[in-house]
Amino acid sequence: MPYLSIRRKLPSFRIVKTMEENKELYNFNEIEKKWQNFWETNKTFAAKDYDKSKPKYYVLDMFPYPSAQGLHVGHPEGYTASDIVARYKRMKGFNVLHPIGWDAFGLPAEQYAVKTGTHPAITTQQNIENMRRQIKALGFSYDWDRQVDTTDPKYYKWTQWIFLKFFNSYFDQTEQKARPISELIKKLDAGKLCVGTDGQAVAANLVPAVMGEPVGTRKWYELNKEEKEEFIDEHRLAYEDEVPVNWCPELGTVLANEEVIGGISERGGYPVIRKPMRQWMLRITKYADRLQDDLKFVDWPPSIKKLQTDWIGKSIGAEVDFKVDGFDETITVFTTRPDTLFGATYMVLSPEHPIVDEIATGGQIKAVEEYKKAAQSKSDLDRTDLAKEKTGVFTGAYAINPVNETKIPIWISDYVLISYGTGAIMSVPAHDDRDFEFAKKFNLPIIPVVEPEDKTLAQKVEKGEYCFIGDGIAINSGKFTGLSTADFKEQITNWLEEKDLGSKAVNYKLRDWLFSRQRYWGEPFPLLHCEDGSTIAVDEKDLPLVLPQVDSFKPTGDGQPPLAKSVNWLNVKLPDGRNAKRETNTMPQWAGSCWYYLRYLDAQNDKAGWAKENEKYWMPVDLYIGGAEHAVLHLLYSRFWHKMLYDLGYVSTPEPFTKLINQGMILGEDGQKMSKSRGNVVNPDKVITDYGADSMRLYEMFMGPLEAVKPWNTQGVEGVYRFLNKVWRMVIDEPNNIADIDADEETGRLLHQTIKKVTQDIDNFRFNTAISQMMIFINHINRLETKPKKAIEAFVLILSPFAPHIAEELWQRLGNKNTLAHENWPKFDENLAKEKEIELAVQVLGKIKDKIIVSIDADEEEIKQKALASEKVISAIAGKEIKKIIVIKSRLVNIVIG
RNA sequence: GCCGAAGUGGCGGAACUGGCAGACGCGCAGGAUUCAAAAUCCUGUCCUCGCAAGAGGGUGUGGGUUCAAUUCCCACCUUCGGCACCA
Repeated sequence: MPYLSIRRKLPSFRIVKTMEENKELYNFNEIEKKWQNFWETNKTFAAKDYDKSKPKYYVLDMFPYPSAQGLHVGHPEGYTASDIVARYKRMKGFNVLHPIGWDAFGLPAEQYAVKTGTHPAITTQQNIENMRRQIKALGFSYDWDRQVDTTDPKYYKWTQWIFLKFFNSYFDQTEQKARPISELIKKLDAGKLCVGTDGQAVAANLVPAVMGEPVGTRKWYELNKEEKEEFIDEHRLAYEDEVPVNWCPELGTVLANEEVIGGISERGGYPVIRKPMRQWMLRITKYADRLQDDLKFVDWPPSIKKLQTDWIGKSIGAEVDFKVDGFDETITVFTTRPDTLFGATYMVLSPEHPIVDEIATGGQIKAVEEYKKAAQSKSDLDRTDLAKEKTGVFTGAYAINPVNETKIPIWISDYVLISYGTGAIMSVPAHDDRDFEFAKKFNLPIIPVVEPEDKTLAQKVEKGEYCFIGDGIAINSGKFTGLSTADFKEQITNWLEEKDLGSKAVNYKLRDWLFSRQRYWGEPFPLLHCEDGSTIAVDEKDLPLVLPQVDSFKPTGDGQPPLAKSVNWLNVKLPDGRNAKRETNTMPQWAGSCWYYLRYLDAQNDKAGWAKENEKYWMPVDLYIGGAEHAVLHLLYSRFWHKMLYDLGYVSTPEPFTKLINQGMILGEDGQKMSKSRGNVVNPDKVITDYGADSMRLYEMFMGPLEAVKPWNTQGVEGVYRFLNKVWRMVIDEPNNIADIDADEETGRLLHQTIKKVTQDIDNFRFNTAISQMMIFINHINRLETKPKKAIEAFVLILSPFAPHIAEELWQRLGNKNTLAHENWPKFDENLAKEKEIELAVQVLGKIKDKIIVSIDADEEEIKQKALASEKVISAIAGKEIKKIIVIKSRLVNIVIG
């Protein structure tokens, strides 16, 4: 039994061995806490306002809504990317502003309050605390002193202040920008402007004796007090209007068009109906052109620009007047295809068009009434649902086509929207899909007026079998026949203007922004409704107007907001003794997020929302990272607010966000969207507990391109965790193997290649390939007997933006006293990064036959000789004639034979 | 229906401006270490045929341009995202 005795000895030997090695494990938990505390106590990442010694860099994250569920693995993705850039830029010598805050108003906290009676402020604070803990656990380099919370009165004081800027401004058409309303009044008082027939301000004729005033205009002094007030109110950028709104009974509030998806509320998924209500609106439509045009100044993904462009939906065309046969009435239609006027065979009005009742005749009156009623009771959902089949009724009346005096029937149908254009269209079934469908269903005539280039297509169009919506050559169009679509459009528009039958016109899909909500948990409007019906602003010095305590957070169900029940708060005695009531609506959640990036510039300022010097120093935001779900809503609204503030001189740049990147969604391990119901939600807390924040950060960046949608895979986290362990062991387990020696040639080259690739990859937001390069470097260096210290230090520095905790720890263990957060980013030497010898593929007719090794500066002739000397190549050529040899230096050789 | 993005091994993905497809990681297989396991290390891993050397095929499908195509062009299919009668 000699074996036994040997075995008995083994354990004691192993214990000795383990003690000798004294391995220190990678204790991420301890290290991460240590450095997070260090950064916090030392305020390592505090941004210095107007530090002129360094260039500034403002890197912004879309701030989160503090939900009860806490952080989601999707959040850290964008936050890690921006943090890498922030840390990298600091090491590159920039003064970096990298802030975070809380978009804390919103429905979930309020819904919870309605259910449980807990004040939303309490839940909100709890959620913020929890999420702040989670975010801090990831080691992001935020300047925590600049944290903002949109529900803090110290913050929303300024949201209200900005609202008053909207309320006290108008849009000057000539200058195309916002001006204080006081300037408008001044001009009216001075007689430079007068009141036009449409209620708009028009330039007064300075020489009335010669020209006479335009018909219907009135002088300012001719208006009484009420008329003046009404006129002013109609010019404010924030105004009240009775509008059909998206009323969601379940949520007890109205929603913006953008918040309703297919007749269902975006939040909660409840049905939404149309209902006319008194609402506060913001005149975003005045900015439509600038919001569109200024997109050319920003470096955003083209797809996001396109979404905004589509949302704004600018279309250029003409308004054309059609006389109604037998009535002293004209119906104006908007069309983008005035060149198809000769093909207009009928006209369609929206059921809500004001002229419908007047012109409906005889036997058709009843049908029209019934149709109108049906359309009214249809919800948006029904309207879209039934959209597959067109409906409509004939009014009994006829219009006269102004270009050829033809009588065409007037119909009504709900496929024509009252809210767009003039609420009436001319129908050209031969060249518009919707009109074609309608004409087929109701057997209306189809006259082709545009001939497509394609001959077979042209024949089909001729027979009325095919609807052609493209450009072509005009046919059946009187004296315009033969013109191209573009020429026709121009000539007919001029012709219409000459004959006073129409004019060039521009329309937008964009509607004014419905800005009020019948909810409790939002910013109160700083407005007072006086007994005489006028509305006045709360004085700026009395801001913030703080939300009152209420007994119940329930909406009343008839549209009366919860604030209406807070009697003490509601009723106000004005200094002049009059009684007034406060506005009881609150602002939508977007309000706070429209300008938070400005508050970060000067978060503690209680004299102003931000100091002008701070704004001039930090703005614009250099890099903005967030989800693509905000492509139109938040980004369009912020741009709008920013432009208004720009017009009034409060900010110095026309656009707030220079560069925008959207991180892609992270799916569950099953490749599906993460959701509680699917049970595939990954909790960041658990990942941090199991593998550490550095692994979490590294994994999220390693998964794939930042912008891509990609599934989570916990085993993938394990992979990057192993990588960090290798890095750890390189420095900690084998400290004796690190020495102050020069790197060998290959190691040096790989180091410089790695620095180069990581640097360029961060610059291009390609974090996944940067990480794989660092893995290649570590795999190499771990094979070395003795490791050059300088190379290891450089590596730790380039690793630090990705995995900052372990990097700080290793940096310290390597004998450095200070944090590496402000160390210089390692530089690479292009020459040292270059390979000396390279392997070239040798192809014969595009197929690889052999590989040759040549020096980097071998000339073409040398490469050719070497390639032709290869035995495999010789046998592949097999005596055939060589037609051509293509040499791509540093790539390959291709021999063409024939 | 329209618009946009994308389709590459078992999986996530890589490939500069048309120039060796599959880097890096996961998984899997085999081996070393271990009494055993974990951890770690080494080797292999696109597919087919072959013991092997090697041969052929291969980036959603079908065509085209080119000495050379994941990359450019045309048509189609699929998936994801957005819009949804905006005249």
